[in-house]
Amino acid sequence: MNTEGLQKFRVVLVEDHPMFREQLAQLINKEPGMTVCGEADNIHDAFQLIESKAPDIAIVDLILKGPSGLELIKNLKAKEIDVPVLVLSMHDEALYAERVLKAGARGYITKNEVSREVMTAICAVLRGEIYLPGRIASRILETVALGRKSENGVTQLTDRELEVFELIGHGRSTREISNQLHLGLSTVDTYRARIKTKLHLENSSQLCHEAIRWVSAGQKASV
Amino acid sequence: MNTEGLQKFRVVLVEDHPMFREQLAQLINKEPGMTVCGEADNIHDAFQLIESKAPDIAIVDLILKGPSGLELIKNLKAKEIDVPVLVLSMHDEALYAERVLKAGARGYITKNEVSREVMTAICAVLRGEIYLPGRIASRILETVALGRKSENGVTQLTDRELEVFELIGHGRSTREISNQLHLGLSTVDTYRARIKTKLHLENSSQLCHEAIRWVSAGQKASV
DNA sequence: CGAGATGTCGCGTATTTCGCTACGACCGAA
DNA sequence: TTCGGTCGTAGCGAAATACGCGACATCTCG
Repeated sequence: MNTEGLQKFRVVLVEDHPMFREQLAQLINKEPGMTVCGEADNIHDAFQLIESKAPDIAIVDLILKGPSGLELIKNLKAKEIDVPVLVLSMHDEALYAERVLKAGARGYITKNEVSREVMTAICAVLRGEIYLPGRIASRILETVALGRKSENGVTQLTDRELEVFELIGHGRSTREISNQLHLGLSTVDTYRARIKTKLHLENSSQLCHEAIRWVSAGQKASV
Repeated sequence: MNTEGLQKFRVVLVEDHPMFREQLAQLINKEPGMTVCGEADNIHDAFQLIESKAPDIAIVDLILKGPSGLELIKNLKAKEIDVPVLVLSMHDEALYAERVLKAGARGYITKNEVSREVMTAICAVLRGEIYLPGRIASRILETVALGRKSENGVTQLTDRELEVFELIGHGRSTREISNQLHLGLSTVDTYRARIKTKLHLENSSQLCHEAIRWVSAGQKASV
């Protein structure tokens, strides 16, 4: 990265893990062309920080103590505060990446990357690009290429599918659902399959996982 | 810490999160009296490393890619390799602290501490003390004082069962778990069955449900 | 009208679950 | 020391489920 004299890129960190935040800060401050201009560990502080400092980029952890980073991104967008956001997540799943991108983030990386990768992502986003690790990008592009108009994850489920999804989230088995909804077993099975496709889930464990998170998140898309 | 000339304490790091490991390494190497003499990201490498280097202390993450750090501690004890272990965990739960201490660890801290706290813990363990953050220590003592009541249900799970339970909570399938833990498929299956019995669960949907609730509750407890 | 989305279902095979059995190691009580 | 219990590990067979396919009738909207 070109240091070009005095103009340093200013970075805000939003991460509730103190040690991880320190590490990120060091990593960034070590870089000649960048400097950390603020840190926060919850979306409230983060919002004010970003509003007042107007940084060149915000690096946001998806899972914070209170509302998730996704909320922060949405809030920023709602208030038309236009700062590029790079999301740092623990989840290596396309579903999350897709959600944050739709919410307006400009990049998504997981915490399992080495620092070099993180720096690559930061630079890409600063350059105005959208950054995604290849494996996740391809998983998303796959369904996009299949000609799907994209809605926000769960919202693209049909009524029936959503109904089934929620029952799964309540711990019901396929059989129980078919009884409760007076459907054939195979019908419920079909819905499960379609939900998995739409949400980029690979097997029934993940389906179960997502459904439960969705339900316990109180039907709000707070990841 | 007293640098006393040439004698530096030698530290081995076992942590599968690359960035976190880097951060720890820096933290330790920055300290005059300490040096990192080896790093590993799985218990297999870790074991060999500790055996060959015989460090003054090992800092071990509880959750690794394969078998958990708890296994490592048990293995070391079984082979009578006597190195003090400080466990670094994501869980702020007395339950885990209790288990690792029983397995032979000399300290337990969570990743939510700031570096200063981590350094304090390292020094305490090097001095031969057992280190626990106050809030966890008191919680353990509390249950001991109240004469061992099985509050949680989850407390009755054995180490292995708990490990499997958590992986289920992370959306892993039985097959994935058996690979990750290097166990037979049927073994994981047995654990699932035993967990279901102990927790009064009827089928795998409910098992999945409970596991996920447990895991996400554990992450929230990291205040 | 026609294409696509939706609700419904079946089938055959692959995979998983479930209940049962087993066995050595260890541990504590008798 | 022996006995009973728990723990970690694992296999087996039957039943259930998941999964990938296809099917067909509505319905909707351009």
